[in-house]
Amino acid sequence: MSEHSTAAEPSPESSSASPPHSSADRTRAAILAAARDCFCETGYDGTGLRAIAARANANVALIQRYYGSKQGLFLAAILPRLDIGLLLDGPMDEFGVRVAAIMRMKVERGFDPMVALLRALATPSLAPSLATVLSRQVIAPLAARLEGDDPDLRASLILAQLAGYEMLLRTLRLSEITEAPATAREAVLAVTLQGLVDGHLV
Amino acid sequence: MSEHSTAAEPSPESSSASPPHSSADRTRAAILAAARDCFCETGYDGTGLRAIAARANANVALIQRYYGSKQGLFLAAILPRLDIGLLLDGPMDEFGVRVAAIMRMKVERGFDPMVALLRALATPSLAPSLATVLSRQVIAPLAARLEGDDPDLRASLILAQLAGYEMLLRTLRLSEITEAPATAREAVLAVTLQGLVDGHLV
DNA sequence: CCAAAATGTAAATGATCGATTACATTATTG
DNA sequence: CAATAATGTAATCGATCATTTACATTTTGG
Repeated sequence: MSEHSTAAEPSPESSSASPPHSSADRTRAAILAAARDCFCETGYDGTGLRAIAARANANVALIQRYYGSKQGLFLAAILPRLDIGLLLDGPMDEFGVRVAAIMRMKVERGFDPMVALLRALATPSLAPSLATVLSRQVIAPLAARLEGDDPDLRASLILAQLAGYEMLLRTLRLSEITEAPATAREAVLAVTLQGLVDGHLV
Repeated sequence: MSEHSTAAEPSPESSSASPPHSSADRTRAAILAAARDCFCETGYDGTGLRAIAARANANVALIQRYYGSKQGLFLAAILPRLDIGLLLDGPMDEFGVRVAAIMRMKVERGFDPMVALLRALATPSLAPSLATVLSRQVIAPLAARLEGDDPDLRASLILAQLAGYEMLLRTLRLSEITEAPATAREAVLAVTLQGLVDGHLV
């Protein structure tokens, strides 16, 4: 008993079906959802465990018990739901319009793990964990679909474009972006991303 | 005398010539230089006033007296030295190679206000100040040099590309970027930026 | 030369945060 | 129905931070 013993992670990470039954499973899910929303809205550093607990109608100590640390909660809330495959599902000459449309939809119906992740790239304390995950789950699959030279570098720059766009749109709230019509925003983002895919290498 | 009275800003913002004479001017300059380096190396939130004071061989209270607040120090250290004109000085069909070369040089010889600014775009507390400054000093001049539709939006996306690149390179330290040869990094960044300038609008 | 301002230093304040501890309540089960 | 674990709550700790206050030292000007 000297250890905090059991608890922690019995739930089989409900793939999608079974609604959680036990009270603990429900609060665990509520914490995860609240964490996703908070991290997406206010970033990693700007989100306190108290804010997450309040939104989840839970308690700070419960978060610590279930997820060990703030960083553990972030990784548990974001990583299993990245769905990078959706961005690559289709011909690459439609990558720009596809990704731009996905990014718009993600925000329209509640916040999304991808947006939360893009905002978290600016947090130094998360860098070691996120760098390896991004390399394997984002950069590598994207680079595999790129033709031309330096696919890894160009895939990284595509990610940089998306991350910078979200940063300027949500953190900085640059008026040139926020006050533009949503259709123009989506169109220009689509053309820009497609240009990065097509390459223009010498 | 009830107010903290005088002091503060007598120095005529030494354009470049006169080496500062009074002891206060020397410590003011040392604080500014230390702040530039610290903010560039560890970002705005990651830099404490104690660290800046230590590097400047000064004291925390002196920073507050001379610059009012941490945010005031950041703006005083970064804004007057942005030098966006350098990026636009030349034909726009060489924008990519020119900016990529400038960014490399800036880092080679000590850190630069531009790099510190790009990193600070992720800091919410600085957003109001930085958004207006960026609109006037970066987005607007750049957009004026862009041909085609939506110049403001495209200029914002060019800034987003640069900011995301610096974020992935310095904060996240993404291996696909850090481990690439410097020449390849510079070349791909140049081509990418030039593609954003050229537009590819439908 | 000496008051008075300028400059520099040290210590404390108040707030926030992640994490921990100790305790209360509820559910499970033998 | 107890007894035991699971779950939830409240209070606290220790650290860090920007900022302020109070005080000491140096420089300056009359």
